[in-house]
Amino acid sequence: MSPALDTASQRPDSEASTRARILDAAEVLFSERGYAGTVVRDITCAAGVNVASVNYHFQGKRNLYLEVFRRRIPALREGRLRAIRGQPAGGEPQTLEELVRSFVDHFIRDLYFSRTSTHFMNLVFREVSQPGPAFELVTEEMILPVQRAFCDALCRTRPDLNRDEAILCIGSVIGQIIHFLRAREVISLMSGRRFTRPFVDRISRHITEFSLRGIGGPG
Amino acid sequence: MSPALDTASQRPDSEASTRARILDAAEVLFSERGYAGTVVRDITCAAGVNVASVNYHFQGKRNLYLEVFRRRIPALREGRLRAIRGQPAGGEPQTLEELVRSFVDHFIRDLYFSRTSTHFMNLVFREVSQPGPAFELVTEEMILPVQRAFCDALCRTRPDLNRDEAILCIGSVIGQIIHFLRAREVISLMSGRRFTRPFVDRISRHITEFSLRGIGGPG
DNA sequence: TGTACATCAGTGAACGCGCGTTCACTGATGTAC
DNA sequence: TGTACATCAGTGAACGCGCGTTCACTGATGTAC
Repeated sequence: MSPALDTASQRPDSEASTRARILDAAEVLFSERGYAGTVVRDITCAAGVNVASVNYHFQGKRNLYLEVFRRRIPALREGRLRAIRGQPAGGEPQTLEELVRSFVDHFIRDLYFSRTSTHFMNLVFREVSQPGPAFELVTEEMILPVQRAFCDALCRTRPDLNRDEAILCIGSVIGQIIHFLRAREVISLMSGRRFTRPFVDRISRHITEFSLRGIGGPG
Repeated sequence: MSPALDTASQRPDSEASTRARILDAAEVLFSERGYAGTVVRDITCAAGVNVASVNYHFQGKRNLYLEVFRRRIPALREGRLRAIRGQPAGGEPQTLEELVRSFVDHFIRDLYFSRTSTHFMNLVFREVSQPGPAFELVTEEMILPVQRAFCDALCRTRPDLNRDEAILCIGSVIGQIIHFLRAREVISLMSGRRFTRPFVDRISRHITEFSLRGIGGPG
């Protein structure tokens, strides 16, 4: 009766398309209106499919919501882990500056210049700051692995930092990145600038330099 | 038929109590579940009043939501403005360190140790990062005045900073403060520590010192 | 190769619960004369 | 001072819309023999 819960990539294109179109529409609408604020009919309408197909493919609204997360998490996590690990294998060990710059740059570019990440990351922020049905999934599969890797790398480049201090510093770096995304409207009002590429690059540089000074030199 | 829309403080106690109890319950539930996720019946049930009284006192759910904001904004804004302005009048001009420490300390204490602010600020964060019915109210009446005052004070203590740089620095400071509140759960998971008073004080010191180094000395 | 049946994605219409809101009401407290 | 009426806060029950979900169905594509 109902299709197996395997991933879209395992199915032929024609079959995947309805499923994928629902996921795409759901991602945008959930990110704009939240879980409770989004209506299944709006999703299916935006996707150009029948209302019943959400239940056919996902067995309900809640599971569709979870599936939106399951679809994107692996790629996003791996992208960030690569940014933390730095240049492909070998080479000399990363410096603190390389680490922070690479992480901040990757994170920010991902957030502002990739349409898929922008919507999806809004969903992630919502879920983390206001735990909902996907909180555990997001934390376990994405946030903790990335932050642990960042913490390890930070402790490697700055062996004088203990783990507690490193965790606080990571909070400071990530807090800045997220704030400049989430408080866009307010920052635009304050600065009178739109979030165009040059301004975003400026923000990225600011966060990197502010954070490098904030973390400070050894000693 | 319907009561005038004046503030609770202007009414005798017995009349204000139903109204105030609805506002109290609404603040908690809206902050936990969001606007769309909160059900009027749950609010009136928690307040111990009749369902119809929300419409009687507030002419509907949406206006109740706005009223929750209108009630708290003035006191919160003034508290922050005082923290920015520093010691009552006269005295020598603030140093950068005094300014940042006072602001961070006040903000954090407010967020973690005052039960009312905690719930209310969650609502504010929601509204700012995902503009809803109260976005303009919150921005115009609270966020912009506070950030402008902070920006002015920062430019006074560090005349070498231009306004654009000051705005970015303020984003960095506030971003950290908010992140350590909103990502509590994740930070607890990372650090293995609960948000008790000593840990919160530690965070406050960390943000202050990280930010002072981040803003940097003149030149 | 043809036939009968199973299985699939997808559909249109309806169901029924939960929600915000409305309505007609009560009982207490002014207020005019 | 007493009487008639107006105005208030607050209520219980019902209304009716919007929502997620279900149901019986279609038509296309395997698959067994």
